[in-house]
Amino acid sequence: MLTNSRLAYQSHDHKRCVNAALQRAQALCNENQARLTPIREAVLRTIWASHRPLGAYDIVDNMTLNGNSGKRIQAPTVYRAIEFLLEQGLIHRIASLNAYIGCPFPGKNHSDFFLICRVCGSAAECCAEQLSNMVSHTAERTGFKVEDQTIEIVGLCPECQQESQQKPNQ
Amino acid sequence: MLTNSRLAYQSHDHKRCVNAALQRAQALCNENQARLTPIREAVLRTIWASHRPLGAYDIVDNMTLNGNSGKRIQAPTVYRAIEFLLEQGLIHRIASLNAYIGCPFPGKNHSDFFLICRVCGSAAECCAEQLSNMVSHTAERTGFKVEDQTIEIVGLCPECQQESQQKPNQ
DNA sequence: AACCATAATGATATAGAATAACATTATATC
DNA sequence: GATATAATGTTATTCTATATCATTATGGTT
Repeated sequence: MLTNSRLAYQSHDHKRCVNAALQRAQALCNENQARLTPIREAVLRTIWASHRPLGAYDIVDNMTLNGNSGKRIQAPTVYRAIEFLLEQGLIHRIASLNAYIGCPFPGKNHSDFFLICRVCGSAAECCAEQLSNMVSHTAERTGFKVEDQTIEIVGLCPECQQESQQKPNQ
Repeated sequence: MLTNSRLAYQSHDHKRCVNAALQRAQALCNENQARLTPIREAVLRTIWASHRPLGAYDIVDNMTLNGNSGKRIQAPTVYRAIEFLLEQGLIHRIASLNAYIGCPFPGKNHSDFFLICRVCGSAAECCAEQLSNMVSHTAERTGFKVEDQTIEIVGLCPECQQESQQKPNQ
């Protein structure tokens, strides 16, 4: 099973993650003759910089604060970049959160699922072909033709399980 | 596998479905000492009357048109009823559509998935324990503790597959 | 280099989904 | 019947997403 769950939960040098992701993105866009413009790259960087899914307006806020000399970026601009990044498979939308997160293994054709921690808000992406095959197979037993899967799982990540055991009354 | 997929796609005497659902709802609420008030019942009936998921404001519109002597029901009222019906397990929320649909087998403790037709908009509910077990098991292999599953599958229902074969150029 | 079609962004307004806050009315229990 | 609690009415607001049209940038062609 392909997953970024360890990285999602445990502290690490996240800047390297982000830079690696941006390099992969650049490479992929070159392959596909798609233009990773400064704005699109900035949106992707902002999404990656957070270890949890960001709403579109969170992205607006973060970009206004960090970059761009105080000049406020508008919602449509961000949504356009999001649309592009979704098309390129560089980010995913988490429907149950109205939020967006970077894809740790773009390019590969994957139907994946997300483990969303109710406490810390982290979202790990997992790619279990066996599981998505079973989903498709189960659906198709009713005669349904599967085109897209949304699988979002809410619960407790390993870290937050430990914490809730250490301080049970909080 | 427990599913209402046949009913979801094929034409049938839907009024009987609705009435049966409302009776089950009434029985369940009695059991749980929950109050299925007229408004809540009307919202449930409105949701059931549609064979496809309804947005909250669709419910508002339908209720204003059909019932209540033209007196417009307000959004918060509907959302409160929705909240109640979700708590009682009488309806489900489809996150990817921001819409609500009646549960065909309430009371039973089920983690289920939805087959949403991209063309006709129908949504069938399926309850495959084998599948949800596999989802949980797969998630827990990463140390994640599952509490809730959202599985929404988009594609073509059997009826719409047939139609698209009969008129391929449309 | 100048031109042009197309793509991307800026700017403003608005649609759509959901909730906050407070007033009022209904219900159940004593 | 009085009272606490639950449910609903009312108004405003927040959050998410898109429509529309003007402007600017980009890449290919001559």
